[in-house]
Amino acid sequence: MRRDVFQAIADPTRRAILVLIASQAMTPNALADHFDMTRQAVSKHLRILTECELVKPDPSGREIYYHLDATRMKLIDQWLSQFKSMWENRFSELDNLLSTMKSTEK
Amino acid sequence: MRRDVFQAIADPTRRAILVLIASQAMTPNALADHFDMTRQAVSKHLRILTECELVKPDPSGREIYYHLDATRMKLIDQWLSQFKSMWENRFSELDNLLSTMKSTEK
DNA sequence: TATATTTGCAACCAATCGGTTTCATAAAAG
DNA sequence: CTTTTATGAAACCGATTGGTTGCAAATATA
Repeated sequence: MRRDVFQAIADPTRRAILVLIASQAMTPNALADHFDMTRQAVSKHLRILTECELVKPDPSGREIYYHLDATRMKLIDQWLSQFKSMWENRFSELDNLLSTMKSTEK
Repeated sequence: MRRDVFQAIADPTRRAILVLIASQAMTPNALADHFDMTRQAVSKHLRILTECELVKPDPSGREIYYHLDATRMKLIDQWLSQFKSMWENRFSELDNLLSTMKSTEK
């Protein structure tokens, strides 16, 4: 079972779930209304998100509200940060142009 | 064929490739030396990275140097940015504590 | 208490993934 | 010209993925 954050956000449904519960916690049933799949399929996504701690269950009676815990997203942000200078500096487009010119040389 | 950036960086080998070529362009053979898999397996990863434009081929004679193009990483950064406030503000840990206390109430 | 609702879990299934081996092609070197 | 080197593409394979259906358990409601 690979349960890392990068694999978790690879699936578009899981990304949509994270966006949905970012504004307010939701139950699996409520979430499932937003997708063209069964409640159980959404539940499986919630399990994966819970296992890698992007989401936390919040039981209330027989309902379970899932809320976002963005802490683990730091990991992605940190990994991404090592490349940030490559797209943030205003020369990056020039760099690309130059390397394209170089590679299309005879 | 799902070829989006999120799926591309989900694989640890592909993330390692991106880090390796970030400092300097490399050929598939040179890259394969860093992994415990065949040259062809690395080549398949390079194909995926090329298709979603995280990497660009740079032919030179019979060799092909692959270099990083970080432009597409903006997409991940942008998606991530909508959650950034949730882990950056100094109250987020208190928020988590409070919601944990609430959920463990009788 | 009997019934309905909310949920998680297990079994199953087709498609995709990440690796392999084999082969063809193009460029460099002898 | 022949051989070696660098590469991509194709066929294949087992494991994983993302969905399904069916079921059991716990809570709420009549």
